[in-house]
Amino acid sequence: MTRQKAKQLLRDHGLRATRQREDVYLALASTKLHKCADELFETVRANQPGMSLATVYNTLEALAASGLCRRLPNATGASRYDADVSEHAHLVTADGRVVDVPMDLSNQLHSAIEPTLIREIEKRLGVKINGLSIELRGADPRS
Amino acid sequence: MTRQKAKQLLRDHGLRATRQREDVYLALASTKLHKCADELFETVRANQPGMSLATVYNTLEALAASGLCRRLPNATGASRYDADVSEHAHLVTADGRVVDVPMDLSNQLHSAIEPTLIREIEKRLGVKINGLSIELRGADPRS
DNA sequence: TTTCCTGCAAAAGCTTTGCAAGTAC
DNA sequence: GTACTTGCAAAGCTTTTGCAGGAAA
Repeated sequence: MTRQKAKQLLRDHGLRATRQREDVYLALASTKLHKCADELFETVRANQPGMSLATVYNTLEALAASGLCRRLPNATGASRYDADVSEHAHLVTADGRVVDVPMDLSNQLHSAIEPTLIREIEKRLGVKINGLSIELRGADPRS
Repeated sequence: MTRQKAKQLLRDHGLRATRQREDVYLALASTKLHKCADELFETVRANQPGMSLATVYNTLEALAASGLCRRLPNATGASRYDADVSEHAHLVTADGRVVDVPMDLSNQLHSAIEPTLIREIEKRLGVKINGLSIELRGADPRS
């Protein structure tokens, strides 16, 4: 992911392309860890000492609202963010970490859910389903 | 749900049965809304003016740890709790409410996931899967 | 040049914790 | 009687907000 590409993505999603937003998005897109706002803040601040944590939060909210990232709710502690907005399953470990389920397994999980079932749910509940998250709760064998 | 039954459940799960814990569990078990700690606090306090919010939090943590309730992580605002610990799907609306997917549909969603697939994930990731949550993200048509 | 964004600090909201008194077992 | 729980207040952590200055379009 280049800065140029990030700038383009921001604009394509209707956001102003500021250096700060590019920085946050680059930091988010360049890791597979699901970092929280504070961790992203530290990452960006290493290169841009002027960065503000409030700006990280504001940016993440803008990114999520425009569909450029997902906010993963976390039962314990701070929310975590993911630049991969495709549907994929997460594993939440006993100690609160969130890790991706490998793509092939994740795809198997998602493709097990029939679109016709989703449509039936939409009809029954009267809502448009925008997305579906599958979250596995796991206990690490050593814990 | 009677108080006697609540007392029994608490003991069966290795917890001391205090009036406060019974109150919180009764409040949680008697609603299908997924209330947050503060809402449960208000509910209990209506009858037990001495109740403390800290005790509600402590109790919910104890209940969740012992398997008597689930803590539902919430992207925006406070965590919500559910006395129904069976696997069932949730729908998160655009405005942050969490509602149950009707049981038959929820069961269809869960039964779509093959146990063999779960076992393969356990093998590949080296973890024991304790549970699986399916969360639908929905946009209410009127919003 | 207009509108939106940033940075700072302060506030707000959610949750946990220390401790003395009280309660379950 | 012992160990755990409660209630209160205070602290801790995460997130949002007000506002003046600055940058994007």
